[in-house]
Amino acid sequence: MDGTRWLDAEEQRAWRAYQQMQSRLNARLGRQLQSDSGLSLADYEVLVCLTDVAEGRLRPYELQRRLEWEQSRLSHHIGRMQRRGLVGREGCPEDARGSFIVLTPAGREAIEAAAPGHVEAVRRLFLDVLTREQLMMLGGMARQVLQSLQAPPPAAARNAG
Amino acid sequence: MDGTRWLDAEEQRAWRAYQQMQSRLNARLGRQLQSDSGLSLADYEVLVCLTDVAEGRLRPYELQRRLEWEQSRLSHHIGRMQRRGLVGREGCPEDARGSFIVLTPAGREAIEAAAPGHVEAVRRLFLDVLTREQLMMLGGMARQVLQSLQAPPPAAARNAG
DNA sequence: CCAACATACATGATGAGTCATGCATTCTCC
DNA sequence: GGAGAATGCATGACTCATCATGTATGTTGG
Repeated sequence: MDGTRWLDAEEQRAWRAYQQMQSRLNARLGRQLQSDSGLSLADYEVLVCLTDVAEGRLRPYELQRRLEWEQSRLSHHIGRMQRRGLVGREGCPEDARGSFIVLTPAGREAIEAAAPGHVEAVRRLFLDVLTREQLMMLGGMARQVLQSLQAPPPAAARNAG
Repeated sequence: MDGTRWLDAEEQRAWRAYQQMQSRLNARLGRQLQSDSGLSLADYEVLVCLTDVAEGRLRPYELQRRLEWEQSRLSHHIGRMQRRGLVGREGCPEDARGSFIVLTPAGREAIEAAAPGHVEAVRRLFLDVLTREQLMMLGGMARQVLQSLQAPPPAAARNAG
C-alpha cells in the first residue's frame, strides 16, 4: 500500500518555490493593503465585487459565487465589514429569506483610496518581474489547475455512484 | 498623482487565474490534510522542518528562518502543537534565553502517516496537471518573484539612506 | 562594572476562517 | 394544501495569524 510516488528533486524544487512565492507574495500584498488603507485582501475582494455591479449591491449567494468563499465565511466577514461601515444590508422583497449587501459611500471611498496602491504593488512585486510571455503561460497553467480542481470536487461524494 | 497603470485585460485575466488557483489549491490541500490526518498545512511544514534535521530538534529562531514565519506566529503555533503532543521543548544549555523544539514520537508518527496522502494530493491536484516543462517554468518564475521580493524588504527602511 | 542596547522567546488582545448547527422561508409533490 | 425537503442566511465555538508588548538573558562601550 505504500506505492507513494514521492517528489523527485526537480518537482520538490519547483513546488517549494511556488509555495514560498505565493505565501510571501500574499503576505506582502496583504500588509501593503492593510497598512496603507486599513483593508484586508478579503475586504478588498468583497469591495471589488460590489463595485463591479452598477447597483453596488449583491445578494450574499451571488457574492459567494463570485468570491468562491464558504457561505459562513462570507456571512461573518460581511458582518465585520458592516460594523466598520463599509457595507450595509437591505432586505430582499422578492425572497423574505434573502437580503442584499450594499456598498456604502464609505466603502466606495475606501476601495477607491486603496486601489491605486494595491495595483501598483501587484505590478511591482509580481507583474513587472515576469515577461508578458511568462505571465500568459502562468495564466494558462493556473486555468489548467483550476479546471482539474473543479472536476472532482470532494472526491468522495461519488461513493454511491 | 493618479498615473496608476491599471491592469490590462490580459494581465487581469492571468492575475485573477493565478489568485484563484493558489487560494483554491491551498484550501483543498489544507482540507485533505486536516481531514485525513488531523494536521494543518502549518503543522505539516513544522514537522517537515524537524524531520529534515537528523537530531529532530531545532532552535526556534532556526525554525523561523526555514519557515519564514513571524516569530510570534511560530511561538503560538509551537505552543499549540506542544499541547497536542506533536513537539516538545527543551532548554538550551549554551544560551539560557534559548530553547529547542523537539520532535516527539507522536509528531513523527503523525507526519509519517500524513505524508503519503499529502504528497499524493499535491501530485494529483497540481503536479500531474502540468507538464514537466510547465513545472520547470513555473519554478523559474517563482524564484524570480521571490528574488525581487527579497531585494527591497520593507520598502520604507531606506528613508534614512 | 554597569548602563544601554540587542537577542531569544512568550503572551494577551483582536480580527479572521471553519465547522457544526440553527432557523426561517420557499419549493415540491402527492 | 400540507408534510418534508431544500434554500438562504446567521451564529457560536474553536483554531489561527498578527500586532503590540513584556521579560529574561546576552553583549558592548565607557
